[in-house]
Amino acid sequence: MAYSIGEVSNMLNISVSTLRYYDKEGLLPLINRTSGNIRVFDETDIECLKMIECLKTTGMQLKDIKLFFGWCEEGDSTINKRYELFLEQKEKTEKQISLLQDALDRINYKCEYYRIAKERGTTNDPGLKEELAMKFLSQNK
Amino acid sequence: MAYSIGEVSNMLNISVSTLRYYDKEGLLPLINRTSGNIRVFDETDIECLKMIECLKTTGMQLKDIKLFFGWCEEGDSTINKRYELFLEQKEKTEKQISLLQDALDRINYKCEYYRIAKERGTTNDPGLKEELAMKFLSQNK
DNA sequence: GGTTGACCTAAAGTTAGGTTAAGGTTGTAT
DNA sequence: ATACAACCTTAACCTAACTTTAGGTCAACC
Repeated sequence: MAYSIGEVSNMLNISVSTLRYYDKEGLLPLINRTSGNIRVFDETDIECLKMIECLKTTGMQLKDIKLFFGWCEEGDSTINKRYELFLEQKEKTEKQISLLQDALDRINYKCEYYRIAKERGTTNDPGLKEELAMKFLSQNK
Repeated sequence: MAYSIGEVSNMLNISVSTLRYYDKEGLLPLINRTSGNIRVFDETDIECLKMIECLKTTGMQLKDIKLFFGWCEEGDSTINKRYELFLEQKEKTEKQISLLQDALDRINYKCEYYRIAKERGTTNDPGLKEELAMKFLSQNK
């Protein structure tokens, strides 16, 4: 299957200018062109873009994503590098999720705090923190 | 308790220049100064900074964090705004965690993929994807 | 009293990851 | 054959969140 840049943009929800930017930065080295110089994306390019999105979600920089695709093209001699890259990214992602979970705990506390403050019309109510302490025993603020 | 900017920097692992930048941007409106114009942080400022870190972790921009602190200073009339801000941030954070979890699933697949490819010395082994399919039944790539 | 390290400001510089603008080409429907 | 949307390139611009630089002050010890 072949897709135009506009079709890919709609399918993956990535702007056309971003797709061209990725191409310019060398993240999509395999893209074909028509005789009229127009980009033609195929399934492989779509898979690449999905991987870019995945790695970007986990906080990897474009230059490192580019490095990874470079290794893929170099072939089997880089398997170990690629393996270690994913092991490292797994660690980082687990750490990020854990940080976000901690932040979510604090936010949930604040949601309860302001829900009760809203009921009472004030944050100055002396019983507010004590009441919350009963619900969130493991937290101190 | 009173702390210097350097002490706070060490305690919270935020660089001195970043602390001054936050102050300049109006995120720490309550900070005291000595007669010699030197910043003196107290427990309240530390709590503010921890909240800034928390909200930043969840992707909130500094200008919005500043808005929130502004509401805190305005008093009880803004309780509902603050409540809704945290409800919204809770949604966003849950969505982020879910996206990261999806990315982690793909990364775990790749870890297994490259672990086996490493064992075999090639990614071209015909049985590789089939073997992985047995482990990751719910995924298609 | 002088050196040293931590503090101060204002302003300029940096980085990543794009977006926008200007000017031109392609391809397709009428 | 002409209009028009969708494509192309290069280069400049943008934003957030810092960091760096330059030049100066403060406080404590020797």
